[in-house]
Amino acid sequence: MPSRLDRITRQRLEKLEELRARGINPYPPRFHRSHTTEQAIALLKQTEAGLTEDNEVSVAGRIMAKRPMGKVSFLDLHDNSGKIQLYCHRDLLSKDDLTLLKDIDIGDIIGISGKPFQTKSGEPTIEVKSLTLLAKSLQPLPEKWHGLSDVDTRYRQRYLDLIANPETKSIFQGRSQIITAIRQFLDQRGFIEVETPVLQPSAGGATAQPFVTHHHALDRDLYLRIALELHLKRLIVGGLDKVYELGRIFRNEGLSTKHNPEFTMLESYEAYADYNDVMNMLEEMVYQISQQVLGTDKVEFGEHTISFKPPWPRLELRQAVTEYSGIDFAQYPEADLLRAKMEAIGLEVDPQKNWARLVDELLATFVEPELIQPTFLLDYPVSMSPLAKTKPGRERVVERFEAFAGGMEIANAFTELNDPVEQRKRFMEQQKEHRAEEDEIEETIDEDFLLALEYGMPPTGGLGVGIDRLVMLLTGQTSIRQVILFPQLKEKP
RNA sequence: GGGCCGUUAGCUCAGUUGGCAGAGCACCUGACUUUUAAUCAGGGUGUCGCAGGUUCGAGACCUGCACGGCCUACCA
Repeated sequence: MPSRLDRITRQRLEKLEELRARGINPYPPRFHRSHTTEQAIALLKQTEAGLTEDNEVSVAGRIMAKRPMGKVSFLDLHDNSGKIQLYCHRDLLSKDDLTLLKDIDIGDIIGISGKPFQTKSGEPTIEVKSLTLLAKSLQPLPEKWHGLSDVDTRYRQRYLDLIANPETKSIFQGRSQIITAIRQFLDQRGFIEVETPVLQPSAGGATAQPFVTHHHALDRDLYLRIALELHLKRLIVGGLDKVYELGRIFRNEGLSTKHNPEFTMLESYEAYADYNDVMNMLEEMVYQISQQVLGTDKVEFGEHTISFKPPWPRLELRQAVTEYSGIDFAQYPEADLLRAKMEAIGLEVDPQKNWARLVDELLATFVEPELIQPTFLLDYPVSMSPLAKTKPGRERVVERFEAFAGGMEIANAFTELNDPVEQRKRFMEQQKEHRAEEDEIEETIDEDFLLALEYGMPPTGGLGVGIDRLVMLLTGQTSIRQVILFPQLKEKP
């Protein structure tokens, strides 16, 4: 028994053969359009204002609705710029075009030429003089006024989501504008954009599980990068004083509404800057982007309104954790002590976690969800931050900040550690701790990075921004999958 | 990984106490010269996510699995 879909598709395939039999190519190589639908409407307004006379246009796009009325047919044609109504009158079309019109289905891509006018009800319309089939559609489109709402299908067949839901299109247009605005902001400040390897012999610059792959010719395992950091700092050593990379990074960890295994990170490094300079730059950058892309510094996010207007509140991490969790981690300087205190207030704590990860858990559990308005938390324990420089006079604290908004971490930055001996020590401590935790992937120390530091890296301020999360905030989306065109999904059986 | 919820036509969704598988859109046939969620008349296309079980009888009840959503865990 054929399914309904098979039947519709079969009917359209038959139509396709009929078209070919009449000498019509259902997939012609080109069509030259003179106007987008938006431009055609603008032209119509000019004509009506008496500013121009000759107003024949040709437009092209997808047919999204068909309203046949005997001698007359109305069609809605959508293109990237918008939509316009087509008016097809039997007496104005050739015999061939009339036959073709009958064969046009919703979903087909066509090109037409004709004259724009306004109907009685004021709808911008083109009186069609000729039409051309540009691509026959063999599949029925999602329903016209509920759109496509099945989340699974929206992600798996994103093109249908884009056709059926205008909101989806505007999210990704927004994403593109945000990334353009970031580039403009950094370029104007004298940064240069660089590209560094995705395939690396060891994945460093963050603590996360990497993806492993294998290079056949070299017969060696390589890792997909988990951060951009170590290569960009090599470039600071090399004298590229202001660099940034907007790049995809990969972390072999769980999926959630805030996590996709591959995501886009902005990292920037500026020689002779420190984390205070970076803080100023970040709040100015996000503010300018929101002004440029949204025309405002305020966005609706879930049930909150977030304002990006600088300056953002700056709060010491210790103070914030104490305030929100009631635990002053500085009073519990050993993992066992802190774990006991956390268990005492009813937290379930993984006994594998070291002290730094326990502090991180306090931060994630009590503080992060509360930070709706943009906020900087500063001065992290050194054991949480192996790549950051210690704060003068405070051995256990580094010059590091994380920026939060909408209850999510959106940026991480520090005054970069440039002492090669100290850096080696920190790497080795980290390695020891991870061995104690029996991590699956053995951490290898990036010797080449340490060698680079030994040649001398100037004092530097570094920044990492999760672009997908920034896009979530600026477009008001609460799931990361809504801002990634093709998010990672399990395979459908 | 754990908990809760969901999966019925191409799409959006109903489906009562376990008793013939439904609607709208889309599609097909016809009418209609400014419609716009066009309207009117007619047509019905399904592995009820998958596999078992209970029952005279399962879309519905039970078990397992798959996929998705939300929460949670890891993380950015």
